Amino acid sequence: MPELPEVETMVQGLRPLVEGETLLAVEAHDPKLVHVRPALDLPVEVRALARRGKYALFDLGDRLLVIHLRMSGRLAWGASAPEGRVRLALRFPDGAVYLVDPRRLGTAEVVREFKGELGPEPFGDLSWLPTALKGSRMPIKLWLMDQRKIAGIGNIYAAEILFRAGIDPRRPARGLEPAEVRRLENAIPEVLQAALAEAGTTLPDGVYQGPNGERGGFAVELSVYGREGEPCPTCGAPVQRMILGGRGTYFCPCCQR
DNA sequence: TCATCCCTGTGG
DNA sequence: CCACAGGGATGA
Repeated sequence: MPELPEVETMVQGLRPLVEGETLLAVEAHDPKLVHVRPALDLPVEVRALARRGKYALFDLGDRLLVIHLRMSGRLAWGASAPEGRVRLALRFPDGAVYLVDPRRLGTAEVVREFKGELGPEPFGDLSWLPTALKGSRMPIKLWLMDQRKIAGIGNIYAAEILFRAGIDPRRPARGLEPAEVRRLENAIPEVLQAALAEAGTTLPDGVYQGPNGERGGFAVELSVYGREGEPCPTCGAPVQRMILGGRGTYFCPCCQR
């Protein structure tokens, strides 16, 4: 479910609630996550809450609690348990952070160092992009979604970025023209920042919610994702759906070449 | 570079 | 009933 803008929204919402606060207890309501509790020396102060790629990182001093929400997870703050399948509860004096995850694909680990194999964040200076693209024959959409190449982009935003850049998702990364790479360099941060400004994307199913249950407002701005058969906002041709790398892929065959 | 699997829920 | 879902690790 959550890509960079959604994870960032959750982290920003939780940060003032947990930073400098004391983590009192951890309850695992899922056998897959029972290893988290005994790996911690409680109580412990949360020194910082950060995001890297699609990971949420609780800095506990000598340890790091690393949470990845995968497809259906979210982090919610509350005085009591929220609706839904609560897998993990992090107790603080004034409330708790709940990991809610119906599909149980989300992960939580306690480590000494974060060692996810992540590429650079998709903001700031992207001048490394042309060189990086040259080395790969992967379809550009799969390249954008490969977290080792660039961190934080998932299925929704890959589709939206490529639409904005006017590039067919199947094009090999190394085959992009310089002008196309430049459009990509612009589209990546533009799309992600726009989504961030709307607090992420909540699709009509309402799975994604912010830390206090808010919906993200970016769904209405999606140009192609989830819009098979609807008119392309630029040219009016019907948006097409195909399978690429096993994932549903939306694009405008007219505007993206 | 692929299919497959991990899980559960929802919608056609 | 089957198809599909905001992700990613794994093994062929």
